[in-house]
Amino acid sequence: MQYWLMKSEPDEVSIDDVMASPKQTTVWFGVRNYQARNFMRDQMQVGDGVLFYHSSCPEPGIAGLAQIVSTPYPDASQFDSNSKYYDPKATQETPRWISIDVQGTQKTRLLPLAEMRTIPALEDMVVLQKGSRLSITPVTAAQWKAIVKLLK
DNA sequence: GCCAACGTTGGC
DNA sequence: GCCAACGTTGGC
Repeated sequence: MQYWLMKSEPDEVSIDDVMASPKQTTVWFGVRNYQARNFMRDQMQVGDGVLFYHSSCPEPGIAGLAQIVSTPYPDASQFDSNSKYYDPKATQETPRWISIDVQGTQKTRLLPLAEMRTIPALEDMVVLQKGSRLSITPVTAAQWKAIVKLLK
């Protein structure tokens, strides 16, 4: 059991979108970074906890809690020449990118990035490190616990 | 829109 | 395999 922070642009998929989906479940697609992909492929397990983070928006921060509800499978958008996520080098035989299903468990108050930076228990969070851009980053159990407490 | 930081590409 | 050039991310 591990914990993750996953970034989504609310213009694309917000926590409200996830909670409004059937079974509150959404397909996580479009990851085009190898490190993030490898986390999905090699480490994520069904049941892992997810901090749902809104990025590239007026108020970036954690907007909800979620969990991983599938094992990895090929990301369909890599094969779709009409998709902005199309990857001409990917083939059905040797897919390069993967998806995973994420189920929203709770929309929370927004925990803004600016507030996260003021909390000593969170100072080592990967997402808060200078230059950190990864869309999927690991979260420790202690960090998860501290955040859940803040969101109550 | 700016720009720092990081990732990827491709010539050599 | 190096590294310059370019592209992307994402907060501000």
